[in-house]
Amino acid sequence: MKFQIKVTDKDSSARAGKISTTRGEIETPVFMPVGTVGSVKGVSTGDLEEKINAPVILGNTYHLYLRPGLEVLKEAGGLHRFMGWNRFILTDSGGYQVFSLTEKRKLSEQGAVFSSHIDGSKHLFTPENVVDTQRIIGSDIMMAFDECPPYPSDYRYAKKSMELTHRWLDRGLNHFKSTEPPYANDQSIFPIVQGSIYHDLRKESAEFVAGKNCHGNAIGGLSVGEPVDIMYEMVSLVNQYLPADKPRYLMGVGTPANILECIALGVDMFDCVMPTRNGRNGTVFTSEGVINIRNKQWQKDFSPIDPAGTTGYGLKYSKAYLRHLVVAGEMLGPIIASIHNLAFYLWLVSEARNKILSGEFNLWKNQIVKKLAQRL
RNA sequence: GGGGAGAUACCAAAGCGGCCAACUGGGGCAGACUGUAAAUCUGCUGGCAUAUGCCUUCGGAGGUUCGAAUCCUUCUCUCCCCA
Repeated sequence: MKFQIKVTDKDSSARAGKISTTRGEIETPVFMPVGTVGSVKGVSTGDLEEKINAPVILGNTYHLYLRPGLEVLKEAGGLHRFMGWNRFILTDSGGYQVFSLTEKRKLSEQGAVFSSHIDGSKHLFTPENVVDTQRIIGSDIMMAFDECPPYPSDYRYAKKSMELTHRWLDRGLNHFKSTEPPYANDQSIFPIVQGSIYHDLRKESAEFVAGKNCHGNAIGGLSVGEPVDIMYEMVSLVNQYLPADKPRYLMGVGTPANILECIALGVDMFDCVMPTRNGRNGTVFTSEGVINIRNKQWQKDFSPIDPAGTTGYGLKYSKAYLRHLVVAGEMLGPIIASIHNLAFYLWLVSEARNKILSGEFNLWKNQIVKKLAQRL
């Protein structure tokens, strides 16, 4: 994997770059739609390519391991072939499930034992077998196995957790180096910075991670409930220590405003369930602000979803029609909302890229962030 | 013509003397959602104040009772069965 920075913004830490592998290219900054179980919920791969123009999507090791399972994925020839997607796939390692399924797992030095949320069966995830699983999935970028500690976590817990994640990282990287990609595509692994909201831990973790000299680096454990200013502070701090010539991936973030602010802090890659999950639940992101399309005020508003034309979908359908579909419980409603929101997110990061390239990023960002945060 | 059942808030449907401004579901209105156990979850849904409160409600009218959606009388309407 190569990462090339085209332009670094003069007023901020934002960069416009390009990731290249044998798979193809990803222009950064980039937003990656989340497709946990081999499906970006409600959105076909054709729409991901044509309507959304996403170069990369996420899969989830924990969920794919449980279903369809490794045998199916192996026989299918990997997740790309299984789901009919030729562009990049990044897989999360299951570290987030250590956080979100906290009731159903037990941590030890060795790894995490999960009780399957599907049938209750027990499964051990280790830094090593999580690499193996991601090999079988065939993701272009795999994530190291980590613990995403909850917020708030006290200092002692955060330190212990971070140190465990570091030890797991060393084990995972060793295993990664001693194994080969099973399919034609290259595979990279990204380590993850932890440390909760503690400055010294974040610094220590970022330095530790930076020392591994991987192709890219991730920031985890944020947007788990902490105030947004603290999140920005942590991102800013960590980015001082993560190498500037490698892509930086902020995991799980976030709102359109979060993404622009973190681009300004030097982040290149983002993913979030927000455009799809919130879209399914009636929230629509537009260049004018955030809309709850279920609200009565849109009942007779026949203007396009996003009149600015940020997405084709945003022009094609009216607010009134989308409201009707969502309120009526028609499956097309959540589908249109998801496609539009994803297309909007992809528009947002590509516009950010254009502004970085033309030297107008900071000005543009400060103007648009205010709009995007508005509720209409 | 004979016999029976029933009328409760936007709809459906509980309640059958005080704990009822009235269970529950739907609908309606709003909110939450950040590396997806989520096409999910939460709140409100008679009026006014909006903590405790006050006022008008359970087909209409009248009555019994300290007290009625709940008991009695009567009227109106609906449904079912038999001829």
